[in-house]
Amino acid sequence: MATNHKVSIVDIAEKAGVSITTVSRVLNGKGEEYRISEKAQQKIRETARKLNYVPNQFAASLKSGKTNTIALIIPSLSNPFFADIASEINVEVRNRGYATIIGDSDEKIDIENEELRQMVSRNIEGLIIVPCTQDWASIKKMYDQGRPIVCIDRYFEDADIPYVSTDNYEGAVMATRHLIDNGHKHIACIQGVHESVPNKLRIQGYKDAMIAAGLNKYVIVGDEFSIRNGYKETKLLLQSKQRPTALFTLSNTIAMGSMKALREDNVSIPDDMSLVTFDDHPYLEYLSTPLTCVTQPTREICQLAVKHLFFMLGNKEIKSKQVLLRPELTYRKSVKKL
Amino acid sequence: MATNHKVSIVDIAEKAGVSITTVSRVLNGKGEEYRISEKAQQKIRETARKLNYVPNQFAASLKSGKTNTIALIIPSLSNPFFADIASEINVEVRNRGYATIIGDSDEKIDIENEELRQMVSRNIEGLIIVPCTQDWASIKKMYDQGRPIVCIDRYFEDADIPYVSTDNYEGAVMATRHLIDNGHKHIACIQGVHESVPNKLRIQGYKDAMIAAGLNKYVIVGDEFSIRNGYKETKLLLQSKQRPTALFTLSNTIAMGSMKALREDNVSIPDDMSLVTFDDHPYLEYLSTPLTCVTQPTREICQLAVKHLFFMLGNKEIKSKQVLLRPELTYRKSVKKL
DNA sequence: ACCGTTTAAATAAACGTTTGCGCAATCCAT
DNA sequence: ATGGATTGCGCAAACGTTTATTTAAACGGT
Repeated sequence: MATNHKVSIVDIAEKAGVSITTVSRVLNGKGEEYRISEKAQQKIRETARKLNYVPNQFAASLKSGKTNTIALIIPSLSNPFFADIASEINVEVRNRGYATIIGDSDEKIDIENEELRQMVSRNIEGLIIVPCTQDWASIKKMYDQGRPIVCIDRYFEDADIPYVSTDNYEGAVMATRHLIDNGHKHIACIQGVHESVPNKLRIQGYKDAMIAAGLNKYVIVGDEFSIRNGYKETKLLLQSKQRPTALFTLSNTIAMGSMKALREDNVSIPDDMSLVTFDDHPYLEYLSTPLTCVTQPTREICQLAVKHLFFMLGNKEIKSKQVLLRPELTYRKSVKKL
Repeated sequence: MATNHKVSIVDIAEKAGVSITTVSRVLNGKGEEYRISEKAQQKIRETARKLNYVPNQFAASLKSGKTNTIALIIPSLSNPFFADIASEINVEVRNRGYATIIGDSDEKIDIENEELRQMVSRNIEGLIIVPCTQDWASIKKMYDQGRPIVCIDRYFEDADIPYVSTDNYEGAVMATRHLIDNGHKHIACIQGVHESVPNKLRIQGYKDAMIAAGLNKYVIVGDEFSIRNGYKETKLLLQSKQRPTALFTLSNTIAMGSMKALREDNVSIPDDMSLVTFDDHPYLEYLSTPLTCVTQPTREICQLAVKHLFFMLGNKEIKSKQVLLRPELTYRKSVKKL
């Protein structure tokens, strides 16, 4: 039924009785610019449609260097926080006539690097990335070669690569202070990946807020942004001699693990234990106890990141922009007044 | 610092003092096959590394036709159910040495078609898709042209395109029967997109189970797999003269909307209203009332879909395979015994 | 010494576009 | 009638690979 030979502009040129040059120009909307007659344009477009022509991006990009494609690399699509980001970025990019190709590094630097190579070999014009470690060698190299890059969420403090993220320090201070204001003195913090900048800043914010309140018995545990980590550390904390009255978890995955542990040990939120977490999520509102959380301006972050990326794409001059957006504290029901 | 000229195999050939043919062969691991001396191989690989060579996929694919890329198109990345699917597919495909490029149709057929064109013009070798409507013209055309395609989750009953999905009918029967077994007689069903096959089958299962139990006052409302739809329809149901004692929602997004409406009206689950939903999610376990749900074997679906796709990729013969996997009922606390 | 084989590598033609030039035909003003 | 401008379009060379075909050298057997 359908002809199996892939139709190219050569075929169109033949059928329409013009040169491939003319076909190329018309199909790229440069008909007017090169003063191709209306009649010829009509004919070309029509035969293209008839033959069911689909341009070969590869050939086009090979010649022109333009791919109209940017890449997005995130640590884990199955994490709703990142899935949301992917979704947002995708529409922003599409609105600008570009396509996004998404890579999932699975929190592994090897895979991240492999994805990076893949992207380069696909001639992507720009990159938005949530780097999975602090190992920025490959990324920096790409950036220095003039490829536009924007980090979001996680970033590098000393690499001079543009980023858009949340003011994590401020968020942590807000959360901790909220707990303190409600009379809590023993507040434990369960953290994620140590070397990640957001994690470090959140920890710093937590510490500073504690110290400012004269509370220098702060407790910091954990090492992964995962459910498992939240679960394990909470179990441990519950067994410690000085059991905290409040938990500050540094991601919603960690919070989920915590909740699981608390439930298993019949510790109810907020009566027996208060809980504040970083990252909002639609579900948080419907939990047995709706969780008070630090809400990141995800949408704004994505929009700004894409905006910066396209700015760089335009002016080949790259000026490194580094932006932190202010988070909000979303008050729900997981904090008890002591 | 870094040279800005993109290095190609030509550069490598020059530096290494061999022809580009030889470079190409060595870098493609065909050194042995073409009996390139060990010495030459070493030298080529080394200069490639030194020059920081990244192959140009476009040029390679242009010539060879091989892209080692498959496409995944889903209706919405921000829906955790699909994000999970994307994540699973991604690793399965990567394990086979291929890359996935993901498209988000945003539940709009126009965008879906546009993505489809994009994918074709990127010479993808195969496609896994969760089609967003029953309008299968474009997909069927691609399939008939010999491009391997597998539908997952949603599919077409009469288009002879391979699919892997859940036995939605059976799942709905299980859920409905569970409610009936617990003494419920007034069970309302809130559905999603009418024309989607899974939706139709779920509705059919619900009806059949009701009728089999002699309950022919079934109620079916709603028209979208969305939070908003769940919310709106639940509000309406609560005001109806014959208020149901149980709700069967056909997706977890719908369930979330329902829960919001129920909470606002102080209707507690399961005391005042029982609820069973399609689709599991890690969070469901931690809700104020953990939701009983129909759990789809997502992981198996993805694995099987990828397996079929690569089977087709291998034998150019495509035999349409259509598979339904059995779901499970996950019992939690949202159903009250009447 | 000669010739068929094997070994090791190069030549050159694609792949489907884009694009810098170039050129014939028509037009308009003088 | 002439010639410069304009109009409408084609030629052919890239782009960075892959790969079928050739070539050249070395080898081994008689």
